[in-house]
Amino acid sequence: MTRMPGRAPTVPPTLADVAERAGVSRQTVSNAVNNPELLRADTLVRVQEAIEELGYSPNRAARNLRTRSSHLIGLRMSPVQEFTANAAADRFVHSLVDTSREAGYHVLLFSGDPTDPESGYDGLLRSTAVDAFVVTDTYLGNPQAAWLRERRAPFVAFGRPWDDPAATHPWVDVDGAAGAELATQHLLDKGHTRIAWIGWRKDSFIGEDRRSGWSRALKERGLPTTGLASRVEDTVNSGREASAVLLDEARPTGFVCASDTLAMGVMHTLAERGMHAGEDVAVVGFDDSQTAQVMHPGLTSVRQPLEDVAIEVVNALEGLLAHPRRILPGKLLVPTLAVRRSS
Amino acid sequence: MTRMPGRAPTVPPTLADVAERAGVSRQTVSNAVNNPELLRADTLVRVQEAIEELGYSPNRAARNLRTRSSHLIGLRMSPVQEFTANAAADRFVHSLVDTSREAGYHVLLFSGDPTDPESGYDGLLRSTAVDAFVVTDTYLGNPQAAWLRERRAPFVAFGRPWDDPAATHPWVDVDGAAGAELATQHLLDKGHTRIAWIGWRKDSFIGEDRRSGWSRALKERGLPTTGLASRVEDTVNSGREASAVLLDEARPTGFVCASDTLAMGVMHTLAERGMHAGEDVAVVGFDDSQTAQVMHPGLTSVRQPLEDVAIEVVNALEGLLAHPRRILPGKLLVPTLAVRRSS
DNA sequence: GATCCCCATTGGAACGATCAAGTCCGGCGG
DNA sequence: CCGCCGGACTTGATCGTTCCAATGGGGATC
Repeated sequence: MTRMPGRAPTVPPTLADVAERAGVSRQTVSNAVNNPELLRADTLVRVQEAIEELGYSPNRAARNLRTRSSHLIGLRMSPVQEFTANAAADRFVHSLVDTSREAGYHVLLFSGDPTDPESGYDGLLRSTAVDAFVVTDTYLGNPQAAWLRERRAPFVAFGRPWDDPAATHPWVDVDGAAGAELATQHLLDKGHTRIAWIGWRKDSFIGEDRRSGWSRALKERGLPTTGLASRVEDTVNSGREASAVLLDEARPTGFVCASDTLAMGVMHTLAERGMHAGEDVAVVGFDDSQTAQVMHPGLTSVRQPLEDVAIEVVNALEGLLAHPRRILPGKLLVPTLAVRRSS
Repeated sequence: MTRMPGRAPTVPPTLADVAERAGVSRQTVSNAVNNPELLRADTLVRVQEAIEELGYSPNRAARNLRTRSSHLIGLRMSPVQEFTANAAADRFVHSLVDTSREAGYHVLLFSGDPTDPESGYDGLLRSTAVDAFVVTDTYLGNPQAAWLRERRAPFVAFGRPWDDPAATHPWVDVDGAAGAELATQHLLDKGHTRIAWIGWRKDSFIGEDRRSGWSRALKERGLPTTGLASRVEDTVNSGREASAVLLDEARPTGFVCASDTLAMGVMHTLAERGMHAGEDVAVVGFDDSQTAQVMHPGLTSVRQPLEDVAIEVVNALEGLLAHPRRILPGKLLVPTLAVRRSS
């Protein structure tokens, strides 16, 4: 198996090359890389020197072929980029990549029709291109999660299985109710008593979850909620219109919103009426988007602990791949509040 | 090579399984997948049916091993997320993933120290984990590009080789000067004659490029630029301070900024002085971030054609991998202006 | 001194695809 | 009738790693 002397310098060295140089067998080099504790100390040193000198790194393809795993995690990029999801998604992906790296995994991005047998989940899995998936958009009873669950595909969801609380796949989520309660509490502490809610359509599980935090906080203090809530689409304009109506009809002094997008709509309304956020009316958003951070005068917002979510996701992933049968419990994390001048 | 009858249902079928079922050899199945034109029509149909029935997809690892290519493109996530880069990066990554998919490639994300021999560029390349890289942050004479160039690693840069115009690697970039000129022209058309520039430090190649577009537009009409330009850090606060000084000392009626971040700073100043963007003073940003789109009253901004950049990058990548020796020319794309109410 | 055991190390055989040569066969020109 | 050609398909080797079973040598045990 010795190399021809005149081989092109671009061909990377193999296990056999290292073995020859170190005067050991291939398998010993393999062990030096994967199970160093099996080698005698001096042999290990010798092999490591040979590896260093030749600049060897194990060929991924060959390793993947033999071990039937790719050490890649598939992440689907959601096709539509909602404004709110955007900043959050980016922060999450970053954290996921970092955490995965520490666990010895890389992240593979893909897009397109998720059920396409060629390029979708199924194709990637059957061709052993990825070991597992991370599923992120679980907005309303995510069909992808159900599909993966059915095929017993290894995956971890960022988001609860709203449509099927008995689902046994691992998931990680952020407690939206706790976040909204935190936001509402914050306004209560500032002395507000009439606090409005602007959220999403009733069929949004996440929206209703967050809303429940708002109403819980108010009811705990015996404060009214009726007439103070509005359910609309997740657009700036919807937020603008909803807040205008609420201001006219219910005269709230504070707004808690299901997203920064909606909160931006409230800001528009205030600006149009010559009112000042943080002085005349308090506003709190959700997701702590970049916009919340840079806008004037700064938007208070519920911040999801995405770094921790990524850590838990990778944890679950490792558990899942190590013990495919074991059923892992879901994990719920608590968000924090980034307070700025809008409140 | 026939499978044992009682094999676990989780083991995916192989070429040999398909071959047996279709009554042909492995190689013929391989050809059916990769070079269908080599088969007789009826054989092709027979093989395709077998593939369909067994739900076969080629094992990526085996293919990668044999062909010495992974059909993966490495993309490094820049560790610091500047605000401006954020939205743009996200949009670019999306486009890149979509375009790559059409070309038969997937995108592999990685992070960490780029020169780490384990997990950095070198490691990924030597282990044949990726076929090539896309390098994005070329802000000031990117050391990564130089490093890759040196090692003759296949890569395409999004961003010109500012530090070495004679560099021969393929690159794609957006003409920042043209963008700033477009923005300035737009304000000139609106009747403004005193138009200020807020940009980055002088050692930023990109910043100086954009600035040159502003000054070119003004000089063409014989309008003054002296005293109307400011060079600061890329933060909201710097933009706020710079615009305050400029307003006091030079009395401009319009601002063109090197980034949306700086433009946000201008908006803050205007708000603090009770002035209204788009009425009292016009403001134009750069990058068309999400914030520019949702803020009140909407920020006019130069929009980079990132979808086209991704297409050109993938084009270059394909050319590069098909003909490693050929030197591909750089490609410069022209941005557009997203006009909103701030101007 | 023979036996047993354990540890470090070895060599052959996969993993599942593609590459590079074959082989087979019908047709066609001389 | 022979030889040659080219299309359609097959066969063996190979990519570089890890799995598996086996080997040899050096104590410790009896």
